[in-house]
Parts: sequence; structure tokens; C-alpha cells
Amino acid sequence: MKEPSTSVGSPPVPAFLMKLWALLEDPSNSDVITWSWNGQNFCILDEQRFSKEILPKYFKHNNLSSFIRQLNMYGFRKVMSLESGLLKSDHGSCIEFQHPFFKKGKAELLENIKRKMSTVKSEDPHLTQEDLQKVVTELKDMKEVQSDMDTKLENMRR
Amino acid sequence: MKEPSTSVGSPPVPAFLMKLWALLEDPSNSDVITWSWNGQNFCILDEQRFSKEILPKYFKHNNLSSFIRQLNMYGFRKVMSLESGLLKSDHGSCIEFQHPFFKKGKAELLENIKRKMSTVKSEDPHLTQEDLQKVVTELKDMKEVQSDMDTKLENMRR
Amino acid sequence: MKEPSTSVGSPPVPAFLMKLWALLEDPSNSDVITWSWNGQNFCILDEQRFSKEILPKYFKHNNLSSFIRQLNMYGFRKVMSLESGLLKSDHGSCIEFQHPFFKKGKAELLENIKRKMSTVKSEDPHLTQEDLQKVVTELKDMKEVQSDMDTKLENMRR
DNA sequence: GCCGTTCTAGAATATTCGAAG
DNA sequence: GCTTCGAATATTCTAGAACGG
Repeated sequence: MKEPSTSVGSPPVPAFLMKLWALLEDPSNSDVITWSWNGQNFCILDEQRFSKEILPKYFKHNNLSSFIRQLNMYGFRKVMSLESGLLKSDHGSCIEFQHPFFKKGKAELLENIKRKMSTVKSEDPHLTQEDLQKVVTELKDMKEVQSDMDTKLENMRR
Repeated sequence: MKEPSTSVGSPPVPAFLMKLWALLEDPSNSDVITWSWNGQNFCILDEQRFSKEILPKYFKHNNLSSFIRQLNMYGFRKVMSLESGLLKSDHGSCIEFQHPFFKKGKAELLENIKRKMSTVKSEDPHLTQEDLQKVVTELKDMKEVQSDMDTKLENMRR
Repeated sequence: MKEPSTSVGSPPVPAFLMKLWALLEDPSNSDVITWSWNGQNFCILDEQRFSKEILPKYFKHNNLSSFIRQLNMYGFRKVMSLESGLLKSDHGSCIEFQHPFFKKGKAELLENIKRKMSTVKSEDPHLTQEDLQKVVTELKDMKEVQSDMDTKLENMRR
């Protein structure tokens, strides 16, 4: 079995991805979370047991939302099955995720998965309130000028 | 049978269209909703059973009007055929809809169907900046006019 | 007990708030979700039962995340209590939320809770299209004044 | 600095209601 | 009467932001 490595020479695979991989490789978890039938996606079969039993064994929390935040951070996308739209029974709480470089048996692809950068926003030159305030100030100045001019005109007419 | 896909590389087909397609492909629904004879349109044969039995299995509601709102949102138009207009006496009301890219057996056309944009003012980001630029330009023009007028006034006073 | 009303003359209270209120007023839910000891906040005592048993009875879903999204949309904020901050043992995850106009016994305050508008990214909440429209209107008025003034000037020159 | 956890918000589609044409 | 559409809220999925390790 090929295992993901953090050896020298290759960029290290973040802990989250290593844990996610280990989690799916452990057969004792397979009734709660497992690879999809074709190994292309993975599926959380029992949301409740996953968050309360599995998560704390691998992470510092037991919140599914935190786990999903990490998945999105690494570029995973939710797979929308037709069943997911139904409200009916509760046996269909299958949460499925996918990533182009996260495939069963392809541990060597893991290093291609990159965490999204923490956007240190470079101050978009978009429209700020300052810009609008400048315009408003100019308008006010122009109004004064117009008022002065109108006064002058009336004076001249007389 | 060709199935609609939401694979990577192609823009995903919205859930509504996928469900509508699945709905029509399921033979167990064919006595309630089905493709028209030539596969160009689809027809709701039994309005009551459709809304109360079929809809809640695919959507989070059981209202025909909500279903039709979605159809219109995606550009479907009601077909006013002679049959449906005249022979509605007792063989049920046949509600027929049509879309140029929604044809039986042509799942690959689905991705051409576009949802109409919500007319909310979400275009504020760039629209505002463009409009602000227009205002700024107008302000500049008005300043020139005011300067000219003020010059005229001073000339007249002398 | 005072109940929230959607009577004529007062702006209607959105369905979400009415349901949240009803949910908390129903004693049969009190072991899953209830007002805090002083009635200032409310607390979800059993996350699992709340999402799978309570939510689908009031909403069209059973996802806690969707419920929380609505809470934030209406301005509710999570309360970080000491208990919930600790990586506690197992005495249950208490999720507590608060809103200045959502207090036990004060149904008349509900109409003050406003949903956030579905708009834009700018962190300037005051920069709206309305503001720009005001400026544009002012500009138009000023143009008329200027035109009048210019006419007067030409008349005087002759 | 990068990563992990949490809370909140953005963005797109979905559902409802009622008015426009 | 009837089809289509506007607008508000609702639901879902993803991202922003703050903070700590």
C-alpha cells in the first residue's frame, strides 16, 4: 500500500490532508466515512457519528463545520447527488466531497493539493466612501459659487 | 442512455435541471409526467399527482406554482397546443412546456440552459465606480462652465 | 403570554423569526432548545436532536448550518460562554445565540429585527446606489441653474 | 509565517407570493 | 383568465476574517 510521505525533497503535505487520508484508510471508520464506489470521491455516511466519534480522534474539535471549512480551504467541493435534494427520510445524509488530486490509491497526488492563501487584501481601488465624500464636497463648493454668481447677476440687473 | 454530468471542466448543471431530467427519465413517473410524442416538449399529465406525489420527492415543496416559477426562471415557455387547449374536458389537464435546449435524449444540451439573473442590484461594485466616474467628469465640465461664467460676469462689471 | 403578531398596520415579522419564537415557546422542545436562565439569550442544548428532530418540523431542511446562517442573517451573534469555550468533557454542546431585540417575553421587540440586505462586498455600508443617486440628482439641478444663469448673462450682454 | 478552529458573510440557487402584462 | 416576472425570504455551499498555536 502506498502511503503519503513527508520525506525530504518533496514539499510537506499538510497535517489535515494526511489525517484525512489516514481516516479513510482505516477500515474501522468505513461505516461512517469511506471512499465512494469508484474511489473518485469520499462520503460521510453518518454525520452524527463522524463529528462526535471520528473527528475528535484526529483533530482538536468535533464540529463538522470546521472540518468542512478545511475541505473548502484545500479546494474540495461538495458533490451534489440527486438524493441530497430530498427532505424525506433521514437515511440519506450522505455528504460527499471531491478533489481532482484526492483519489483512492493515488497518495502521490496529495502533494498537488494546495491550501488557499490567506488573502492579505491589497486594498481594492474600488469605490470607497472617501471617493463619494470628495464628490459631495465639490458639489457643495460649486453650490456656493453658483449662489455668489446669482447674487452678482441680480445686482447687475438692478 | 446518456446521462447529464456535473464533471469537472464543464460548468455545473443546476440542481433543478438535473432533477427535471431525472424526473422525466424515470419510467415510474411516466403516467404523471413525460416527454411529448416527439421528444420536443414535456407534459404534465396529472397535475394533482404530480404536485403531491412527484414534486416532494425531488424538491423541498409540493407546489406546482413553485415548479413553474423555476421553469420560467430557466427560460422554459408553456406550449399552447390545440390538444391542451381544447380537449381538456375529462382526460386531465395537460400542462406542456418547452425549451430549445431541453430535448429528449440530448442531455449534452442541458449546459446551454442558463438561469435568468436575479435583478438585485448586485452589480453595485463596478457599476458604482463607472457611474462615479461619470459624475466626476460631469463635475469637471461644470467647473469649466462656472469659470467661464464668472469671467463673463467680471467683464460685464467693468 | 404575549405573542408576536403579523397584524395589519405593523410591518410583518419574517417567517424565520416567527418560527424561532414559536420553537422556543413550545415546552416540548425545552430539553433541546430553550431560553437562557435570564431570558436574554437562547441555547441549543442538544445539537443532534435539534437538527434532526426539531428543525424539519419548522423548516424545509434539517441542517444546523442553514439555521445558523439565518441567525447571522438577522443579526444574531453567538455567545461565547465559559462552558462552551472549554474543550469540555461530554455534558453536551451548548450553542448560545443572542440578539438585542430577541428577549424572552418581549415579543413586541421582534419587529425591530431586520434581515440584512443581500448586497455588496464593500465594507462601507453607507455607500449605496441611493447615495450616488442623490449626487446625480443634485448635479442635474445644478445644471439647470447654470443654464438659467448663462441665459441671463447673454441677455445682459445685449 | 503557515496552519487550524471558529464565527460570520458572500454568492448562487430555491421557494413563496403577488403584481405586471 | 392566464402566463410570466419582480422581489423578498430561505437553503446551500464556499469564502472572509480574527485569533491562537
